[in-house]
Amino acid sequence: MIKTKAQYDARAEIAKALSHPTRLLLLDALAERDLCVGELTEIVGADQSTVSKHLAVLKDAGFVEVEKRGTMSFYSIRCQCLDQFFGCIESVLRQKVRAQQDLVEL
Amino acid sequence: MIKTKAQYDARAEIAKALSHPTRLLLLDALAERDLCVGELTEIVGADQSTVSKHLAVLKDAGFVEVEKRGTMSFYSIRCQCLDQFFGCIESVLRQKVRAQQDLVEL
DNA sequence: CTTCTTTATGGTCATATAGCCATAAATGCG
DNA sequence: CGCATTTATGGCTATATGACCATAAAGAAG
Repeated sequence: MIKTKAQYDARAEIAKALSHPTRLLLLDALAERDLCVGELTEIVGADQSTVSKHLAVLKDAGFVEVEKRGTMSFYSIRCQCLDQFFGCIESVLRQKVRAQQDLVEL
Repeated sequence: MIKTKAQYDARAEIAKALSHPTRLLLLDALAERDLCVGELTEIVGADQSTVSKHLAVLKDAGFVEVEKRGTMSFYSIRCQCLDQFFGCIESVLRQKVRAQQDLVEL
């Protein structure tokens, strides 16, 4: 079903938030437990400002939410749909591997 | 579960292919039936070369495949997982709408 | 063979993205 | 209050992306 330009823009905006390796790592880390920016920065291994900006992207898209406790910000997963998303990605990856194998096993 | 950098890179690469409104439109159009580049260009309303490049991105990611018939190229959906992906996106969008409503109905 | 049609690719330019550094803002603590 | 800690934001730069135009490549048709 064809949608309007605005609908595709909104959907692409959401998808774009999931199109960076660091942000996928952040989501995986947060899937285990809520974490603050300092802990996430440690996990990612980039500059703290870089991690903060990635978290802002995830928050704006609606994938995570933030709760301030004192001077720290704890992030947590806000959507229950990430399994669906990753399921699709994994499926495509498996299919690509199979295609590669077919090229070898001619 | 935390993965390796290469694994996140590969997954982000797949997700990136879905992060542009024109490519989402192309997938929706192809979900109805297989189409050639000319037809897709008509639907999208951009330059033919632009559409061709978007199709190449979707093909490289593994979402579509191409079959040449004469001088024309027919594209078709290659994965069965797009419903999962769009399900997640729609879910996030609905949640954002709800959050907006909450701000109004205080 | 020449010409037309269809698609893919290279060039160029404007904009977007992501990285780091420096620093502001907010809070807790002595 | 003054200082330390934690996070967010502005500035800057390098790279990536996407748009169009022009054109190459491949096949169909005369």
